[in-house]
Amino acid sequence: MRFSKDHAAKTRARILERAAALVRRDGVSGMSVPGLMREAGLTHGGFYAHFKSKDALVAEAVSAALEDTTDRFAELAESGDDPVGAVIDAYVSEAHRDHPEMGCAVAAVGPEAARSSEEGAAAMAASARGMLERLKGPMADGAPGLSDEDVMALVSAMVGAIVVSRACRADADLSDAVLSAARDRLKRDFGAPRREA
Amino acid sequence: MRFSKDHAAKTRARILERAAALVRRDGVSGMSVPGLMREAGLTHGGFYAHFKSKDALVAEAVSAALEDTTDRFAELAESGDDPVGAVIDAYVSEAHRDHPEMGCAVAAVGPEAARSSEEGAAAMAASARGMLERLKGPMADGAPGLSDEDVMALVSAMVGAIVVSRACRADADLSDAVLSAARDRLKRDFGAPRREA
DNA sequence: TGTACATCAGTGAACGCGCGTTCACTGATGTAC
DNA sequence: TGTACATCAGTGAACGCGCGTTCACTGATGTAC
Repeated sequence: MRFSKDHAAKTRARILERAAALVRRDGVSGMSVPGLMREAGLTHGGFYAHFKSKDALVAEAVSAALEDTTDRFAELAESGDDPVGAVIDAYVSEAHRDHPEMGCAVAAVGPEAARSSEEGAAAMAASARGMLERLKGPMADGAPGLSDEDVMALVSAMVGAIVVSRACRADADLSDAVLSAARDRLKRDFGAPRREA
Repeated sequence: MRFSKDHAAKTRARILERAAALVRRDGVSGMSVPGLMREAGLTHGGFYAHFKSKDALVAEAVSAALEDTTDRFAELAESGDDPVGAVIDAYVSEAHRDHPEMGCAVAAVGPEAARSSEEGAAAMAASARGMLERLKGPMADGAPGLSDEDVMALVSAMVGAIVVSRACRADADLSDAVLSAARDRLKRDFGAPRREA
């Protein structure tokens, strides 16, 4: 079956989109090529018409996932008058903790991707840099005095809050407590001063 | 071959010790039973004389690793007069980033352990709670005013610094920058005020 | 416009591999008499 | 004290399984004449 001009591109995009969700939900080793292709409504053999290898797909999926996350948070930072608070509320949230498949790839597969393939590690690093670069501007605009270093410290602290709250998810009370403690403290330390001046 | 009374216990401890290192270095899926037993100087068949399953071993190894880390940091917090600063310097360090096999298991396998087996997730949660409970006291002693919530926020921020710095390790400059930015900022926000009062 | 052919996304059987786990066996030591 | 036996940590072949990857094939569509 040969299809219309953009059919191949659409299929590839569909596989990549499913992969970006699956890799965050199940991890790098938890996502199999046959399982992914089944979710995309195809058989496993066709995979290699679109991607060189599973490693290459993982690298692309992680990049795509992180780009998506970056876009969402950059938009959030650009929209309101308290970009830092808005980003903290959205990132350090129960919803984010409970839906890794739509969340930040660094928190979901950072450790695993860093030690998997070289291409996976490279993609992760490049995307992380892209995210930090992209967030600097909008966040500093809404919170004058916020340096590049501050943004790195804030982002890594937010990532940690999700990682730790997921790590102790079997202990729901603790998981919730970690999340709200981190959220409160980050808003206090990084947030715009309450408008009363 | 039957051995002296405590031989079995010693072998079990040796396997567990190697597993605690391997699981942090290679991840849950990256550590195989045959590989582990080879590292322990045994053949793979003997594994099941000591552990019920790989999942059970992983749960025990993660617990052992986290208990070890907790001990090290609790000691550190109890020894000096700036426990918070000492803990931050030791945890948010290049040495920690570069040696996951001896480091914190939450940063190394938190996401993966949380989604692996139920016993792995439970062990991780219990150990994380143990770590937080154990650190509260000594840290609050050296830094009056540090609440339980502050300790949770600090610990999760430290975990995030290691996770992010490892995630972008392919970009050495960025990795170093994240680490030092997080370290500086955490010491500023959580550290004991410089002695000048 | 109608026909022959080339294309190539997708199929599904097959590959070699390493995994977690089981099991019949070994043999040095501890124990019973 | 000396001998027969039970114990059980450790061995290594074997199991079924799912993985990543390859490959000969299919067949609807685009293209050439």
